[in-house]
Amino acid sequence: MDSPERTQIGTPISNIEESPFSNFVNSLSPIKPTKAINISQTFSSLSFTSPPSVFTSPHVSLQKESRFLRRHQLSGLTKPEFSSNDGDTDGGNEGVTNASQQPENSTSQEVQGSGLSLEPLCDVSKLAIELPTAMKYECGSPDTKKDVPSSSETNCELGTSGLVPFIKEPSRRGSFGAQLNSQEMEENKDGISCDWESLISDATDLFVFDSPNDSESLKELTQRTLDEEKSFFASLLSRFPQDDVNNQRNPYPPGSTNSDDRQETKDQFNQPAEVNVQKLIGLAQDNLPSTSMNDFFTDDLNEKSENEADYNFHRGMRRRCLVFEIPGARRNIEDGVISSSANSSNDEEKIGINNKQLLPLKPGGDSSRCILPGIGLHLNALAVASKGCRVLRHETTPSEGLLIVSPSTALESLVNSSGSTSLEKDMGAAENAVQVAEDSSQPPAYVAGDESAQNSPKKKRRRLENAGEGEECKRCNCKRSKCLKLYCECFAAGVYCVEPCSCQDCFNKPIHEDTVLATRKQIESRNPLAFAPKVIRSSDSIPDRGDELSRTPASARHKRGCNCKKSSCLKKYCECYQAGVGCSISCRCEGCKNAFGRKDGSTILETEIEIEEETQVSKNSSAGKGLDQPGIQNEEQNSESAAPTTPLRIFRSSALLPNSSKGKPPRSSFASAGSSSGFHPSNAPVRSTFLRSQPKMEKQPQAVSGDEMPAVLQNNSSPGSSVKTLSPNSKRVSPPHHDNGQSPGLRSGRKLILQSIPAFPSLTPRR
DNA sequence: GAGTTTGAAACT
DNA sequence: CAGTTTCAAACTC
Repeated sequence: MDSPERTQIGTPISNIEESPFSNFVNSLSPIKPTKAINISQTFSSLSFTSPPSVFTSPHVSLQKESRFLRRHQLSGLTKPEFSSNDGDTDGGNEGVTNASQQPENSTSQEVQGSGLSLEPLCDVSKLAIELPTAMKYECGSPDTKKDVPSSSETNCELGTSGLVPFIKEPSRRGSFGAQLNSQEMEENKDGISCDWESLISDATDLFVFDSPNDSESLKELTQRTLDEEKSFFASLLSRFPQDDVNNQRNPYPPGSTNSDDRQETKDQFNQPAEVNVQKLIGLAQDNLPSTSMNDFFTDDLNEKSENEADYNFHRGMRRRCLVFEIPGARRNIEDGVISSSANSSNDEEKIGINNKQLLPLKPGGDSSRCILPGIGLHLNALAVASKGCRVLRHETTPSEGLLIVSPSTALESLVNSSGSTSLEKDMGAAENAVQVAEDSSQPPAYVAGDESAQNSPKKKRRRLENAGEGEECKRCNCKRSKCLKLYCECFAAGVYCVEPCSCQDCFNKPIHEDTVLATRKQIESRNPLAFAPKVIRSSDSIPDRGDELSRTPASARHKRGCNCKKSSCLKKYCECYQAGVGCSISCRCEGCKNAFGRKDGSTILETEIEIEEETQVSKNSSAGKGLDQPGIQNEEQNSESAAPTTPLRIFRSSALLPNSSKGKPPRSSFASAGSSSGFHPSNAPVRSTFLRSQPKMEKQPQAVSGDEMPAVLQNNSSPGSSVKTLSPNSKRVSPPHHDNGQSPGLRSGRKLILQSIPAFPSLTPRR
């Protein structure tokens, strides 16, 4: 979880620090001397911030304990400076140490994540954005969920969208009990606050709220009787246009084909919700102080609506986190409150639980549904960058350049997703995309038991393909690797194997968290970037920029580069092709004919591409696989859009391409991509860029420079230098054969390379 | 559905 | 770092 990624992150960050961007950030950084930082805020931040972040997933449960420590420290510190230290403390576990090592930037992020300096964030739009994203990520983590101050999370999100909501929340917090604590905390940094936190943590553990909203809902529940709640929700529903709700919140459109799981979730929602709520309430009452939970809720519906968006976002986070986190969360739930439903697998159980919890909060059962069933898959999809769905996201992280160094995909994904100014929207879009995919593909899968080999892998694949975009989830068919090696798509994506997988002797399950984590660490120790997104897309991810997204695809390039010899980069064997990106200098392929962009940098004209595609398609079609390209891309896009994925994958986060737009990403993207627009998303707001940048460490510097930070990169040779020598893939990065002599220097920052290299831009089909 | 091909991942 | 082996996906029949 924590460790490998963070550690990795640290190094890259250091590089970044020097960059103008880093300087800028530092200037802005909330971390500054802090001003007593709004206590209330700090409090909230403390409460919800779980530094561990997404990746930590598996350990989450463990982290809980650490949380207390963290919180205390944080509260006590109330100093922004603690950042590095905090990170350490936060890490609690291994991750902590790593976190401490992280470069300033990372620390700042973490701190932000902790929510310590909320105001500063607000001050700096960019920072605010980033922070929120970080916050979100954390929120996504089970731990964060647990944290009472969920409101703070919402705040963060809000902060991204606008300062106003953000400000409001503090008040809420105060109402929440933060008031009590906030002041006291300031005065008695540790004293009461600690108690409060402990209470919260305990309560949270029991309740395990996925989203802050959930926690809120629980709170409300505690105070309100079920009947009242019903009426309340009904009122809420009536107030909120369902459409809006669905769009934003519901990953699964009501109309969408609902998998059995979804239905289950719905059912849970509808009926069980009450029961669950009651249970929860009872627990909450017992455990939670009769705080003014209502206050959170009581806030204007408008705020709620905003929160909803946030909520959606959180959900996305959840999904991402789910992979690793889930286990912990589940445990919490099981232990604390709800006895797992008999049937569902662990994941499913969680989901169900979550849904239940969620239900009360958001009347629309949709949201709940979506989340739960999909979670694992979503994460997978997001995380998965490498393949279909996966790839897109990972790559998308054009912004990688961003601070996030951590290899963990999840973080990256998160960052990416968050990147856009309208994080919520992004999330929503992503979710939607995911949902769609799920709708098409998942239903069958989820229904099935976990690893059940219900379908032969091929069938599954075909389904996915048929579904078109649909593959959100990764499904593996591992037989010997036990799904603990990168051979396993699920594992590589940072996702647990799910039902649809037909793997054998699978250890990539929540049950084996320890094993999975240990294995991950090992792999990461070997290759920090092992779980990083394979493909980087310069711009994208943000739905807002649909235009750009469509444009950018061409710009995207495979980080590592492929090593194809026989496939001419025209088949899925080629990672680049599979990801729907052109080959780059880093590729060592022979006879590259990648329709998305050739290694030599020569971009194929649309006509050429089309021709090739057609030929391929014809071939494929003959084989019945014609869909590959489009399908893949689509899938990828979806996945990307959906979510960055799992802890690791999370990074993959935001999908660049508009989910729906997918069509044939390659071409369209190509065509649409037109000139280098993708690379230099002037359009994209800086924020978005920063946020987006999530790809993992590797990319970060590069991505930043390339996409959004181009100026910086350009200006600073440093970034390139700073850039990792290793290819993200860690694969042997032999200097590009064909490519210009640029080789070594360029490699470090691929994005830079891309920009610098005429070839890629040139790739943009049209000029 | 079985078998082959392919290239990444893992190993030496 | 290079070469080999292992692995699972992609592909073909």
